[in-house]
Amino acid sequence: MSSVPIPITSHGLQVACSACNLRELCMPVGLSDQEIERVDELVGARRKVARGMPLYLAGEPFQSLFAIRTGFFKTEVVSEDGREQVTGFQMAGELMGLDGIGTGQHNCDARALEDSEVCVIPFNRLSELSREIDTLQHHFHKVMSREIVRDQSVMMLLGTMRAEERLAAFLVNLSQRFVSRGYSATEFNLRMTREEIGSYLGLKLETVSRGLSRLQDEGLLSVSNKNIRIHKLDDLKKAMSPRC
Amino acid sequence: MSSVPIPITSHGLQVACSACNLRELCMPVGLSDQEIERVDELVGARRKVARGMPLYLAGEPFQSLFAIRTGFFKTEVVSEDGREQVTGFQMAGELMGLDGIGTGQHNCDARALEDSEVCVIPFNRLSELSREIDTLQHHFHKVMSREIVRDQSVMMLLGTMRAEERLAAFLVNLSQRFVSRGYSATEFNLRMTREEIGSYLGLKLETVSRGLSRLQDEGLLSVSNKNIRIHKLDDLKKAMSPRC
DNA sequence: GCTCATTATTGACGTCGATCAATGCGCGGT
DNA sequence: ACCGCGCATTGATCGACGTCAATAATGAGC
Repeated sequence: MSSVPIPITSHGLQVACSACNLRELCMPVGLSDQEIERVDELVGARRKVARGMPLYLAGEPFQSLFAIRTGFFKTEVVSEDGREQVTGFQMAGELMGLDGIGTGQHNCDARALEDSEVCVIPFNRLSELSREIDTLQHHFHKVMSREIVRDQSVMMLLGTMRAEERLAAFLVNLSQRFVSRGYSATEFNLRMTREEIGSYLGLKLETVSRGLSRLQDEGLLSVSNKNIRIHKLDDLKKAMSPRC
Repeated sequence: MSSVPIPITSHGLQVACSACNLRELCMPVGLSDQEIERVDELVGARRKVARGMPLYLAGEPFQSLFAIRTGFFKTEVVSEDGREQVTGFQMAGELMGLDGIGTGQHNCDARALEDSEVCVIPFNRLSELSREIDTLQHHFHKVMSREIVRDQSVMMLLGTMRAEERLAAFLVNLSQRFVSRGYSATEFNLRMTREEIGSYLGLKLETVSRGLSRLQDEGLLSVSNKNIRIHKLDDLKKAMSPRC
């Protein structure tokens, strides 16, 4: 397989939104059959992105949103003076690209952390359709709003939490998102490096490593490289709060 | 005047959106006269909020967005364990409440830092109207997207910058926003306390105070309590980057 | 105009996380 | 299957920011 991301045009073999098992995650519920058909047409293409490759880069013209079908991504902002900040990790069913609407250009890099596949959602078609289907419009507004709320909770994390608290919060968040996708809450593989975790949490990679070792020493979990086994999820949640 | 925020119903004396001097800031350009008339009807009421009083509180049902006509606000998230994080400072022409759309409840407190007045924009009416006027729809999407981008740049600040860099970035940002409202870029009054600045920047109030003193010692600006006079705006911008 | 609580400044000291460094290991790629 | 580099772990030291504390200045409210 080529390592260059190539747009794949729609073909019969692909799963339509109406039959997609991620439907509850990225599409509104309560659409009529007729409306669902129109949403099916909205998703024009699929696109595979190999591990390490960008889905889009900051500065590229914004045209589409992307819904993750399979795989795992990170989004990353690079400032003028070269500082890098991972702004999020995205998994199946989540939407990427919302930050490009405002300026017409993508504001961050989106890069696959494992071989992935996304649905391409042309934004102007989404706009048109959401003018006609108010359930879709409202759903889209909710998704954007939730992204704002998510960002605010990251601000809270970065602004007020200690290193170990940030790590606990990060792992609990991952755990919950895996659960809602039908995976184990207590065992999963990290797709990102310690450095990427550190960038997201405002820490250096050594601090991330030390923090994980510490949580292991405390018996809350086991770490073996990228594999995480949470033994005491409740205590891990408590570790998000001060002095525990 | 009562110190309790009371909804004020619309009356003839009020400035319509079509005649509002903040129009370029909160409304789309390029509407037809007819469309502008309909937008005028969208803003049902004005509301005065006295200094220190909440415009809304986290947990309250979300029904409307608010556009600031005059005054100054802060938004603040309080976590379950009692931690407080100022997520932003808002001034005239800026929109508040977007974070409430996702859950139907406000996600943060919005509090006036000085006596203020806002336009109340019922969200369901905005939704309806934006289904009919696509310029309005697109403008609204842009505003939400820009909020996401703004939050991401705060994440960058909190995740990668040193105390003095954060302060410089904060002041430069304020400066730019004052300029675009026709005020001086180099002299303005802070409406918030050192503690509120600290909460926003992920610092303690003493560190904020020390940082301001340091920028003053370096000759970049003068501080006298809430009054800021920037002497070397260019150098202040440079102070946002490392090793300067 | 006065008063007092709030806000701001500054100093001394402690601590958490960054930095520098060395070693080991795992896994992706051929 | 093997190779080699990227990734992870751990230790020692340093420094930036937090904490604690004392004082000063401001301005909001009476």
